[in-house]
Amino acid sequence: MGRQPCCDKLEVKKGPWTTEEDKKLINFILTNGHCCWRALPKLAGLRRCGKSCRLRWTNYLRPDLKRGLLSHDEEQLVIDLHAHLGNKWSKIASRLPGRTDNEIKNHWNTHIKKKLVKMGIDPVTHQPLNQEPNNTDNPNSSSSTSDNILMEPKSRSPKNVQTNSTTTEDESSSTATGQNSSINNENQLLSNITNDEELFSYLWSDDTAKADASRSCSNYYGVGGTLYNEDNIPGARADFPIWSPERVGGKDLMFLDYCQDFGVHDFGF
DNA sequence: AACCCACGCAACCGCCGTCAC
DNA sequence: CGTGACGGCGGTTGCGTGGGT
Repeated sequence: MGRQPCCDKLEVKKGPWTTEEDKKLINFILTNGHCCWRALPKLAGLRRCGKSCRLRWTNYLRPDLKRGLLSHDEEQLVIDLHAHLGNKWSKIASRLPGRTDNEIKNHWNTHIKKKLVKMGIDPVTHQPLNQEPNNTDNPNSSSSTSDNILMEPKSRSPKNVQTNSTTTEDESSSTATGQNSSINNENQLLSNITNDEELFSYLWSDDTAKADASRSCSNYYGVGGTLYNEDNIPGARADFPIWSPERVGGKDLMFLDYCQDFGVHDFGF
């Protein structure tokens, strides 16, 4: 299309975000919302590209983000959705509250892909690796495959259970049980869906409401705040989900400090 | 202790779809 | 209808970190 760059590349800063920049961005969005990403950096006093701000916000700073590894349930859901949707990470992410497309994409590439290959399943076609796909023209015809994945004994093997028990440790202790139960509900719904038509009608039904609820900032103003670790770096290598007892209870002082930085009222407290 | 390497994740890049003019 | 602006998405990159030797 020959588009112009979204911003003056000479003027914008690149690379990792600093705490200061994060604060500016959060502060601005919490008080003004993100009316226009292109204009936001200037208004917020950031020397960043609007895209970069949007990415930083949606992938890292959004208060409703869950952090930490994906739970077993979430992973199963991702696999199942990927079998039907392919690399539509944003669609997949919209089914996992508090998870971002980037996060899921990364997790897929680094963990799930390997896991599936180990299990002898082609991560692209979701067919057994030693078997040619029956219908390559229609990747959506793999409902039985996704069932196979869900029923795959290996995925429930003690080894994997152990793996998942370590990965879900944080999740299971999380107070965000509402989110987990919603995922369980999703899984239950999905398991009740017997064909692709039903699945798609489910997936696309009320899509905008479901899909973008977590993305619309109006939904998370006042919901919570990004937590800072000991180094006061927001969410850096966060090991606990945002609202887990470990984080909320154990680091409440830091959280309050953080709230004070931005004004407690901004978070709806 | 020093080095190397593999891994994970945040961030960037470029393309696409949509909308306003 | 064509064009440009914008937001969003998916693929890719690069750096920090941790484990192994």
